[in-house]
Amino acid sequence: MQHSPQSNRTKGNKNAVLANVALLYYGQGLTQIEIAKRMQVSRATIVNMLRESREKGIVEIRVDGKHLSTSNLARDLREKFGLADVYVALSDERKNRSDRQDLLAHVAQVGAAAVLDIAESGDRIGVAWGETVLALSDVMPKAKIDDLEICQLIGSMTSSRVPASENCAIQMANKLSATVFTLHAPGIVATPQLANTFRNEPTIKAQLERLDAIDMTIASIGNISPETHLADAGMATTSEIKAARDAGAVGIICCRYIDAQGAALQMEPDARLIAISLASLRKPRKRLLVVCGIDRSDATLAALRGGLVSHLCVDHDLAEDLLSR
Amino acid sequence: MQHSPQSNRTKGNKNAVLANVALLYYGQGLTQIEIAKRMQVSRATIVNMLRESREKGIVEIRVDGKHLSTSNLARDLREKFGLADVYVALSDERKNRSDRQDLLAHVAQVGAAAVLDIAESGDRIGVAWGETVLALSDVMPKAKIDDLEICQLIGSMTSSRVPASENCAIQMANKLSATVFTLHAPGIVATPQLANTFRNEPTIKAQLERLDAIDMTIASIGNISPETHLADAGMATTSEIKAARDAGAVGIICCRYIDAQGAALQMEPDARLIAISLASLRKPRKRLLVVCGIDRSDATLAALRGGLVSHLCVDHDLAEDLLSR
DNA sequence: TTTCACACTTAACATATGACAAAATGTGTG
DNA sequence: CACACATTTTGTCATATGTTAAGTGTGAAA
Repeated sequence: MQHSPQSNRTKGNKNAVLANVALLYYGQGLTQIEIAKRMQVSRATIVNMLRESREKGIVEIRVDGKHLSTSNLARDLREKFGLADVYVALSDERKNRSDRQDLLAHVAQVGAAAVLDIAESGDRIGVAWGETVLALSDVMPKAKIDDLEICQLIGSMTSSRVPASENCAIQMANKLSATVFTLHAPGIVATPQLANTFRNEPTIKAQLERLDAIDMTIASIGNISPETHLADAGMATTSEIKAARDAGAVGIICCRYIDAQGAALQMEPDARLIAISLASLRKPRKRLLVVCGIDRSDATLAALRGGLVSHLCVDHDLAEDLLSR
Repeated sequence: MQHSPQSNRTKGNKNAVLANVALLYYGQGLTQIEIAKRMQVSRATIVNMLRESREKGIVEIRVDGKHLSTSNLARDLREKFGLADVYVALSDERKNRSDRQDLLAHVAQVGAAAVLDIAESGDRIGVAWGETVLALSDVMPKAKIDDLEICQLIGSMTSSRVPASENCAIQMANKLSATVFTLHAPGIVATPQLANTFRNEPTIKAQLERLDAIDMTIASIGNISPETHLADAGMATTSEIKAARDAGAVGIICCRYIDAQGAALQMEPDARLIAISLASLRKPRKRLLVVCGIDRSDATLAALRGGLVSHLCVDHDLAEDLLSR
């Protein structure tokens, strides 16, 4: 659409005013009434400006992630599993715990803070897919870390819960002003032969090779249960999931089944996936796993045993459960 | 003081809890009452926790500086003076403008946001001294920019308004997690000979040489008037100041007098200073000048003419005045 | 043991905030 | 000019917030 010079002008000014109002409110601690008087507008306008500033990301409220890894629970987990760092979401002291959505939202927040704490300038970061990772990238604040590269770890997929998997990597890249490398391929294809064809396609091949030299990964892990949304995604049929469980699968990470020791399970649809391999997933120096819910305990434990994790982000209950194992 | 292991434990937990509460409040948008219920504490405790989080810097509210340079005023100034970027504090539309303290606070906020916008990973930043720079470093949010070096541009001084000049550089370094290089010398000494002795002292000499290779400077500029606090600082007597003005000085930057063209004025106490030279002050690629108050117009204009500025941060009124010159 | 310091709780209050609806004010278009 | 459209103002309201004061419990020190 076309803007008149006039409209560009006022638009340019507008953000500047928003930023100034935000500084007066959040920085100086003036009240909305004081700011309204200064700016000669109504308080309602100030309210709207502040909301707009937050929505546009002109103001950003951030929590320093390093404090999230200082709880006893975090320390104990770090020691028990030899992890580099553990971030625990301490949300709920009540008997009747909050529902999964609340928990997920909070763990995602903690995870986002953890990412900011872990990521360093120049890192190449691989981002997986899933409702947890999407929630995390949703709440990731805008931040400026120089020379970041974001790579998509798994080809495209959709499920009922997560509309677009590429969104995870893309959104993360946007938030971090990073270069993004997407996998221009489906996550799962009809036959192993077709998968090979895809993998050898030059641009996809280049992307997959890039995944062998990443500094950090961001992933979650799923359960092997019929309710998993993996079925919705077309990743597996209910019977395939059952077969996987019978074969010893206790978790699924980056679409790869793992057994209780965190070892790869070569079974359907492994050969039909266009995604990072489990072996490559163990390589990066910083491997962040974000998990929420005590029912993911077995799966998480497997990932820990399998060397798939260096940095862990979990909720309080799951943390306690892992400690008791 | 000694803490028992117990107290260390709870202390370690405390920051973690604070961070979690902050995430729930600022991140998730829960009300204090909801959080209080979750955490099984009173709302008053949540209020206190949130305040403590802010005070400790566990939560940080930041304004994206790039929006501050998008106003028409900023654009016009940028074009008129060929500057890389101009940040304008648009505070007050009223007839009776706010007092100098309000203005200074706001310009300092804008300046801090500007610094975060301008500074890049790996930069060596020189920090001057003055009430403006101190106010700026006071409100600078905690930020993590990799491999930053902060260098003190002027030796130690004190004035009634600015208790400790080193604080500027040190505080800035703390906020930015940077390595700090202070000048272990007075800013002004009794005789030129003594100044030379100091300048040739190995550690001081090394520091001064370091100042010849900096990427960015942060400074303000002062007026030549008897009320200036430079007199208080022992930098000059009232008569010396008058002499400087008679000699054509219109401003003072990093303790160096400049004339209307921004050229150096070789006069007392120039030879007795232990501080960066005007010539070196022109070298860095990014030279941020933060000024507040329409009465600084002449001085600011001189600095602009003298090539001492690449990035400017001023208040609205000063901006308009500069444009009309 | 008492005493003290400290952190938390409860309760109450004044104020700030966010949300809303209706009226007013511009602004550009046909 | 009239019109639609967007933005702002005004006024009102329920709610959220910050602050204070007084009471409670706990642990550490004397």
